[in-house]
Amino acid sequence: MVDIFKALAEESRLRIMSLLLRNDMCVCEIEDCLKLKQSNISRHLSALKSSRILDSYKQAQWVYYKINDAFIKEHRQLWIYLEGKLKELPSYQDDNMRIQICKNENICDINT
Amino acid sequence: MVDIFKALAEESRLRIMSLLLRNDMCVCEIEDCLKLKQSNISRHLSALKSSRILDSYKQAQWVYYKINDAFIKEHRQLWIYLEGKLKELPSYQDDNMRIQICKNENICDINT
DNA sequence: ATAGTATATGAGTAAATGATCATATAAGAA
DNA sequence: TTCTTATATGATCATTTACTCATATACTAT
Repeated sequence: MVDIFKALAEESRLRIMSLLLRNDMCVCEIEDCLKLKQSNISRHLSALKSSRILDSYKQAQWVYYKINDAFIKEHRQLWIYLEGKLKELPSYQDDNMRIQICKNENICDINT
Repeated sequence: MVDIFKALAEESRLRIMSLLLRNDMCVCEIEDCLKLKQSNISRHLSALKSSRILDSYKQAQWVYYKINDAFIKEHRQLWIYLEGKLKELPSYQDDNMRIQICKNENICDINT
């Protein structure tokens, strides 16, 4: 349990979580939404992944990150809490607005 | 929300939380149960208090700490999660066994 | 008042963490 | 093959955090 809380105890990581509430996203999309350095995001993602909160899969040259199903199952109440509270993050509106822009631009779309 | 997770992202603080599930306790009782230095515990308590997870009240020479009612209200799902998971901490049995011993010894009992 | 106990806090240190740059690896495109 | 793009990771630095000792403060008891 400590590991879970440690992973969640960081603002950028919570912002990442709030993006992934809606869609799976690849690293460069997250980078675009959050305006943080690629290496920085990559490390945050691997922190969330090694605590089993996130999972990833590769598609073409992109690595997509998603909420780990096992996490949702094993930490159900915490997940419900997160679903509600992540939307109250001060950065939530701004960050999530950029998802749509990013998706429209098809930056990382395997079908483009 | 980050502050709440930061406060919970530490093993000793989670052990303190698991003790307070059952009873309000004063600093020296917690000290006895967890076998940690007084100053160390005092700092952990003030971290939990300043993130509004705990509250405290004074009785005679002792300061009792308790779960903050407002925290339970405002973070209901998280609280439900904690109530369940804190009991699964590896240290839970040992730490909580000592509460009873401590209460029996009436170390800090205003009525003794 | 003085002594004793409970708690908080300043200062110092060691360890952990987050950010960044540079570089490595892996995959796709030409 | 070579070039380009996406992602991960080593090394470094700055910051934060946890722990400890010593001491201050607050309260009780005598």
